[in-house]
Amino acid sequence: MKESLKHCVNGMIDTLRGEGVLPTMALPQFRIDRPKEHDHGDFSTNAAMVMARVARMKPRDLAERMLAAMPTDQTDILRWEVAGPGFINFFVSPTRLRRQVHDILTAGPKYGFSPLGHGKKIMVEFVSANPTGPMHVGHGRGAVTGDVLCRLLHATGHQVHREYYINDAGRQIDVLGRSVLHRYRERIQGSELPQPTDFYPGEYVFDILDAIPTPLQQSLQEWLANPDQPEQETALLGAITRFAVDWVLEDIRKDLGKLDIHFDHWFSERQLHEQGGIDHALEVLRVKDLIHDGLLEKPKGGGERLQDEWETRTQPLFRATAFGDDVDRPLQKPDGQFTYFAADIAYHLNKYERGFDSLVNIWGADHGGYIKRVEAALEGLTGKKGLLHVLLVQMVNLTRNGQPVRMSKRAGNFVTLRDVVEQVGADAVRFWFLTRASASQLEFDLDLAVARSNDNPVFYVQYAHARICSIWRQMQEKGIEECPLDANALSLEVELDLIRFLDTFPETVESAAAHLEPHRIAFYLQDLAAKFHNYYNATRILEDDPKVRGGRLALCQAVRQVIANGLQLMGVNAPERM
RNA sequence: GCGCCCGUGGCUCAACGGAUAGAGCAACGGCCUUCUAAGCCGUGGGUUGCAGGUUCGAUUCCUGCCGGGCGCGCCA
Repeated sequence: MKESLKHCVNGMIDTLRGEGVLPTMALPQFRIDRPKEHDHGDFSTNAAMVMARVARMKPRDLAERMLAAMPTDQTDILRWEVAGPGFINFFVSPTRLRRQVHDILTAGPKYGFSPLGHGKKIMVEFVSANPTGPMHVGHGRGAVTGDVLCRLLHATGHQVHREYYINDAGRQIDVLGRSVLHRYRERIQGSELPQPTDFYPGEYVFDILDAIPTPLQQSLQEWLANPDQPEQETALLGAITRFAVDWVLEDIRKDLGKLDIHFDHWFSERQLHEQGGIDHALEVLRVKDLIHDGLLEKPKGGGERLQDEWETRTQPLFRATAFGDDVDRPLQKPDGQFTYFAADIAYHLNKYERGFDSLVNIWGADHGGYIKRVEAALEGLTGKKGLLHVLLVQMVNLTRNGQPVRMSKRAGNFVTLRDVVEQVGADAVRFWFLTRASASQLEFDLDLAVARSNDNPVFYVQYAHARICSIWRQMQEKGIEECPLDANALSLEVELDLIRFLDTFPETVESAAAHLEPHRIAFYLQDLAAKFHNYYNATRILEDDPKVRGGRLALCQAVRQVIANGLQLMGVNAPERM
C-alpha cells in the first residue's frame, strides 16, 4: 500500500512540475509515514513541507496545490487533508484494507518478501569463533543475529553468502595443540604435570583426547617412550593440533546445527596463508604506496606482559591514518610472521575479489576497536568507501530466576551455548537473542525462557499462532460448516486496525534488512500477537452467520500467515498446538 | 589519555528527522456456564543524563560536558 501511495505522490509532483509550480531540478526526498495518531490518517507525507522552500510557497499552500493534482480515478484513498504545519494525510478506504487480507492469503509464505535488493551479492561473515574451545552464549547471539540477517536479506531480494572465518593459524591454535599434548602426557604417566603458562584448562580437552585415532595414539606412545627426537615432536604436535582443530570445528558445527545455522563456506585462514593470499594483499598495498617502515609507540593498554615485552623497532606499517584510523598498523611480528591484521587485510581483499557488492561482518563488541582499521584497509585496497558494514553484538548476561549465573572457567561452571540450547530449546534461544537491538546488552533468563507465561515473548507469539490453528480444530469438532474465506464481511474498527498492522509487515522486513536490525521482526511479532490476543478476546470468531464467520476466519488466517512468515524469518517454529 | 557503544516512567526496553514519546514487568482494579484465562481490559506513573547548535520540526543529527559498559598487542 505504501509503495502505491508513493507512486501517487510522485505523480502529483510531476503534475505540479508540468504546471511550473515545482522546479524541474532534483527535489528533496519526501517520506510516506504512518502517523501514530489515528486522526492523522493511515498515511501522511511531508512532501509539501520539504519542498516548500524550492517552490517558494508556504507548506500548507503547496499541500493544497498538490492535492488538487490528485488523480480523479483512484479509489483506494477515501479522503485526504492538509494538517498541522503542512502534512498531507491520507485515509485508506475500508474496501482497500479488506482487499489486503486477500492479498496476504494469496501471497502466502511469500508475503513480506520483496525484490528490493535486485539480486545484489552480499556476504555475511559471522560467528567465526576461534576453534580452540566450545562456543559460549555470546557466540550464539552472534550466530542467531547473523543467520536471521541472512534470512532477511534473502527475503528482500539479495543474493546472500554465509561465511565462517576459521582462525586456524597462529598462537592460540598452537596453545590448543600443546594443551592436548600436555593432557595426553599426564594420562600416559598417570599423574599431573606442571601447567604451561599458555594453556587451555577446559574439560573438552579430555574429550579431544578420547577421540584421538589409534594410529596417532600409537605414534605418540612410541615417541613418549623415546622422547629425545625434536623433529618427531614437531611432527606429532602438528598432527595433534590439526586433529584438535578439526575436532573443535566439528563440535562447533554440531552446536550451530542444533540452532539450524549453516554456512555456505568455511574459510580457512591457514589456507589463505598457504595460497599466498597475504603476499598478494601486501603487494596490492605496496603498489599503492600504502606501506611504509616506521616506529610504533608503546600502547596505553595491553597489560603487564605487553608493557614488559614491548620492543620499539622499525617495521612495516599500513598507512591506516590515511583513511581515518588513529595510528598506522603493524603487519609483521618481530619473528617475521604476519600479524592477525595482515591476515585480515588479505581475507577482506579476498572477499572483495570474489565479487561481492557488499560485505557484512558480525563481531562481538570487544572487537569494536578493529572496525576502523579494517575499513581503512578495504578502502585502501579497493578505493571504495562503505563496502563493509560491521554489526557489533553486545554481551549476554545469563540469569536464572533473576539471579546472575556466575561463569568462571576455574570453578568449572562455565555455561556453554550447548548447555543453554539443551536447557531451553532452539526456539527460545533464537527468539530471545533477538528481543534486544544487537548493540544493547542482553539479559537471558534461563527460567523465564521456558516459562509458559506472557512474560515469555517466545511463548506469547507462538501461542497466538497455535490459538488460531485451534479455531479450525474447534470447527471440526463442533461440525461447523466450512464457509468461504471472504474478508469483505469485516467491518469492526479493530478488524480494520489489525489489517493495517498486517500491512506494515513488508515494510518491517525491508527496514530490518536495510538497517541490519533483525530484532525488529521480534518486536513486530510481539506487537502483532498482542493485537491478535486482544481481538480474539473481544470478538467471537465462530459466529453463526456464515458471512461474518468467513470474514473473521479470513482475517485470522492472514494473521496466522504473517506470524508464521515472521517466525520463519527468525528460524523459529510456528506450532499448531501448544 | 584515546576510540566505540549505551543513557528514555521504579525495572527491562521501543520509537527509518515528524504531529499529544510507546510497550512489557512491577503496583492497583476488573474479565472464565461462550472458539486455549498459557489470554484480555482498565488506572496511576516522563523536563528522553546536562548544556548548546542545525532544522519548519530533535529521543533521533552535530559539538561539549556528566554517568555506565567495552576496547586500545608486535594476542586472536
